[in-house]
Amino acid sequence: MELTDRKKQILKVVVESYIRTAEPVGSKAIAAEMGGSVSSATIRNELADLVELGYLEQPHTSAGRIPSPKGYRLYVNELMERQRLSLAETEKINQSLHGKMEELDRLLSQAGRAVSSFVNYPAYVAAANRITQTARRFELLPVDDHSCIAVLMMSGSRVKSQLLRMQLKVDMDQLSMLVNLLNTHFTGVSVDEMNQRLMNVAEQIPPPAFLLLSQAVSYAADALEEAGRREIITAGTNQLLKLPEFRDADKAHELMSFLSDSKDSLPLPDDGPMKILIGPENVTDALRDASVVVASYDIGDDMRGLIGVVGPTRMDYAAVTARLAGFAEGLMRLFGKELPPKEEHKE
Amino acid sequence: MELTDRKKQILKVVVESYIRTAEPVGSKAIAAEMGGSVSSATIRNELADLVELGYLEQPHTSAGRIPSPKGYRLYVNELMERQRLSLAETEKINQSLHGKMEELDRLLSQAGRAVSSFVNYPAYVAAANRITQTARRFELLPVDDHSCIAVLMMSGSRVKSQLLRMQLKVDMDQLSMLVNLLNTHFTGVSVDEMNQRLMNVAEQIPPPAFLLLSQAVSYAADALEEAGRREIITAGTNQLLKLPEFRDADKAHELMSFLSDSKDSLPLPDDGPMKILIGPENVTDALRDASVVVASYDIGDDMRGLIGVVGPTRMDYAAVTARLAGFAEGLMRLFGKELPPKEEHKE
DNA sequence: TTTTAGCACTCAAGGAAAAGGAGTGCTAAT
DNA sequence: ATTAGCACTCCTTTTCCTTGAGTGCTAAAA
Repeated sequence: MELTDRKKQILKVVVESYIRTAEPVGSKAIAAEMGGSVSSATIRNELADLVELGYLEQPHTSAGRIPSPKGYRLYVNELMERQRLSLAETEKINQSLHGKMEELDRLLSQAGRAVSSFVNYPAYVAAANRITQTARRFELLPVDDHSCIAVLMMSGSRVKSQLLRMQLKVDMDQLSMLVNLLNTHFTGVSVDEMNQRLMNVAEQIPPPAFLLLSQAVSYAADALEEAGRREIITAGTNQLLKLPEFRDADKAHELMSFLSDSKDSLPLPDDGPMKILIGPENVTDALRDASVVVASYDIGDDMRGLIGVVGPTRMDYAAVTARLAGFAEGLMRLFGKELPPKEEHKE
Repeated sequence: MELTDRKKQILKVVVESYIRTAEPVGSKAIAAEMGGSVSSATIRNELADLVELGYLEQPHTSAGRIPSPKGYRLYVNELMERQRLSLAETEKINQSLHGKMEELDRLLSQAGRAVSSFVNYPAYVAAANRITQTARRFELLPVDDHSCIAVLMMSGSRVKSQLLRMQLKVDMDQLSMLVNLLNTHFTGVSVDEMNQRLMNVAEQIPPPAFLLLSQAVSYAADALEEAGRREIITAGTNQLLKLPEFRDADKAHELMSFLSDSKDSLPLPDDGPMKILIGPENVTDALRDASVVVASYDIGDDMRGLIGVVGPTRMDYAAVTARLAGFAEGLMRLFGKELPPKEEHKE
């Protein structure tokens, strides 16, 4: 049997109506939607074919049709009209990203909330490095006799600092010696290598200074590891409760717990800029009845972030993909501004 | 009519049974619970009195009784036996706080998650300053010709840093001059005063340096303001869905949205170390059918945090208060360790 | 005066049966 | 190939009934 153009058109109507109403779609409604050019009986024949071809399903004999995952797949691949965001909405997206971006973490969680509120589904966001982070530069600033601030600059213009307590007094000379040591021997290398080198210099340094050194190194190791870890932030999980398919508290609870606890297994985009996973295409059990749309955005310094949306299989793919693309673009512009195209002179 | 001891005892049984089962409690069950010393008929008489006194309510004529807010109030004030945590549990609480405390934010969100999972209700956490934050010390570290790192140390041992981009080259001499200026004129004063002083020195400094100075000051102002703001973190909102009173998606949605959006109006503890708000005692509409238990913990440097739990009116007050107290104590010990009792020498 | 047994009464919850209705599949006509 | 017509299916909603836990009251017992 052929998948004629009319069949595709009917499929499109079914998908879009079901996305809107969450109710099975009947032949009469389809006929009306298509402008009365054909009768409902004709539609019925076509519908039977579409079921046989596997694009539609029938909850029960006397109900309308709903799209199967295969139907959604065809929809997003061929039938869906790519929405263009209005200028006003693009503007709003960028505004929502602009409020005080301060730290990366805060920016991301804000982005997550913004996405979620734009698309009315839960969203998740992460930034991750493709290469292992290394320290780029150290600094130790004396505060008083018993404490100093360690400043660590990592690749990707990320800076972190922390107060270190010292049991024993360390004088200025020793301090600048340590900074020198840190910058010559502990930059640009892996965490393992750092610990290795720490062992090597153990005997050549007076104990009070060594204690401080090892504090600084272990702080750096922690910070680097944390920066390299892919921390995923979720937002707007409660949006689920507005959807009829999650009015059942158990279903909602399952997915929401998954989103707030084991978010590690959320899909990542692999190749292209955007990835859509429909229902059973998800490997994770909790997502088998859900769909995920995830976009990636490149930011300088070998870092790549991701931003995704989770919803029911009948999610509004056209709207979500358009907005997600808008956000990814906005984030890239934002980071692009922070890291101008010309590369660092040094190094 | 008198509130006899027996009436109180009955009230206690009703509250505790209802907390356990979420079902109205009948006279027969109460009689059984009380060891058969009195008959169900006697209990029925007493129950009628308790209803008249306003401590109990009847969902409908032929149902058992449930506690009214007034009943819960009497329970938490007089009847509730203060639970003592087992050593094992105290240990677990402290362990849950000990994993890499890194930054304050991260610690708090971890504490929130931990509390929530201990008590099986949603939790919220915040740290806030009672006095306005001021800058304690500045540092500017050159990175290359076009950027430097600004390090800001605030009261409360909080340190923040950020990379600043410079349009124009600023040499080392100017940089150390700026650091000096910042530390002499912009420490220990309010944000407003800082902006004021920035204006005052505008003409005495060469433009490229002034640009950097104003960047640094505005960064400090942002950081201080953010540190002073009371940011509230919620965790475990999905716990709600396990409770029978929130199986209705609309109810759950209302409270969950409130918890994730407008958390500003969550109750704060005012005087004592712990505060309990039962049902209509809450002013916020979304909390009228819920109860809140909130504890505060003091941390050094005029800062005080709060940690709270939100649940149904039939929440397990005894369990929650005990665990909340455990967490508050754990947090105080944690911060107490970071800030030793002896005060700073300088300043 | 307090407690208890006994009993009629109430009312929500649960279930079966009936009514209603949206939608289908098939047939025969166009 | 399309369409009107119609019987049929089966979910949904409504209605009605039953069930049973629990009450309130009364009258007897302690």
